[in-house]
Amino acid sequence: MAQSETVDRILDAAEELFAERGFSETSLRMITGRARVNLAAVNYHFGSKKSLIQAVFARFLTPFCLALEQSLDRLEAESSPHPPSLESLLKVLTQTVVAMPRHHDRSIAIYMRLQGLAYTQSQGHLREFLENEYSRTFGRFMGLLKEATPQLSAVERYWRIQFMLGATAFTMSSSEALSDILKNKLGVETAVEEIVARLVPFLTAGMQADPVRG
Amino acid sequence: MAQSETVDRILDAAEELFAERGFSETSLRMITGRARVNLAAVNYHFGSKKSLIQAVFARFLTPFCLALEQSLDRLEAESSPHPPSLESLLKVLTQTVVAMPRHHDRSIAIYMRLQGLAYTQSQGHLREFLENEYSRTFGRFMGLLKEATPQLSAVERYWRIQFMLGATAFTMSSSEALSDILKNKLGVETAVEEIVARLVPFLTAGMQADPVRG
DNA sequence: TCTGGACTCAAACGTATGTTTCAAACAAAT
DNA sequence: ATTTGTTTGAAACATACGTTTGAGTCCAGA
Repeated sequence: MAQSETVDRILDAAEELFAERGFSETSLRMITGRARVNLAAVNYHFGSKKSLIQAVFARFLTPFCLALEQSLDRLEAESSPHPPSLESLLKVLTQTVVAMPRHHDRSIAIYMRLQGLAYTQSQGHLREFLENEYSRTFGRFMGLLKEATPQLSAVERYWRIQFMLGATAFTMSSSEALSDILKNKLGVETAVEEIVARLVPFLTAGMQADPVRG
Repeated sequence: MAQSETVDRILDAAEELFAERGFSETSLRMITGRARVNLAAVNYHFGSKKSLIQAVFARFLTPFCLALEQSLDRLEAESSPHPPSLESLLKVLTQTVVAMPRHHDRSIAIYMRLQGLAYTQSQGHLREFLENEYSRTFGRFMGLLKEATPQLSAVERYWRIQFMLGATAFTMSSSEALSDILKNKLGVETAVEEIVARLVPFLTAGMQADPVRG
């Protein structure tokens, strides 16, 4: 099952179509059509549509989590003995995203959108899969986030993390469409790198706002 | 087509099911099953599934926009001759949401989740419908937002509004699930009112962060 | 050259979907 | 009581979906 040309073609097509249209709205026939492979190839190589969805995520999430772990190692070493600051954590996260090797120009936007869809579309099996596979890296980052915001109560921190997650996932999941709108309105081109550069100060300020209660 | 018992039952069931499962993942048979009406009733009363989706939105968005317009009238009158502040705008928005008449306890959470889904699920007809019907109120609010943040460049403001929208839509669209998680973890109950109370300072601080460039 | 496993292909299968049909039931007005 | 227009009901329709099948192709190793 290693590196078949067909497998990659399916993954490429599925990645794009899932990002464009969502999971349920994308049929295997659309995928195999764009990939120019036979319909049965999906079930032959992946077993089912659910497994294909998971495989799409695994292909970019596994190397990403590895890279993030290394980035966090470096950051923790640098700032030792103090815990990393909130801003440095967010910067490391976004830079690790941006630094990921990409198949083509739109790769980052696609990954971001997929990540957003993972939270929004109610695909129970996906949640479970991501939880099982990537909870360790995720948990490590959350722990560091906690150390970086000691002034927040656990409840306040919980909700603010959701706010951050929402702002990021939502914006990134529509980054291409939003960039196009902005171009039509003001004639300005925007790269993903610039969006995340604008995102970090926004999130940092939000996290450091005065809490509503102790 | 006015106020048939059947029509309301369908709208109630559709509202809940769409919020729980999304649009494509909810079949007309599920809806008519929960509403205990005949399958054909949907197409008879609404014409199509698409129109039903739009009707669900219209039922809560039309009175909401009316209420928001009035709230904005009041706010503008109060703060005249100065434009309303950013925080007052956000507060008015959230309070208008919270003050909406509700069919039952979960109504707000359901409306919020539907609003989030409207942005996330790729239902082209929905976007078009919302644009046609509610762009005036939406545009008015955006204009006031602009007056309230004169220090931001048009580009910076554009992106930060997207960040706000994302944090709100994302959090609200999963508010019930997130509240449940928090209850399991820390044993704390959370009402929608409390979430938006925490949201406003976060967004205000984010909007007022120092821009990355002039 | 032969063999066997990996892969591709066209076709079909079973099921679920949105929609349509048309007769029956109902309500209100004549 | 009869008629008229509206609403319901069970059934069927056409289509699209994920999946399976089985014959065919390819190619490395014996």
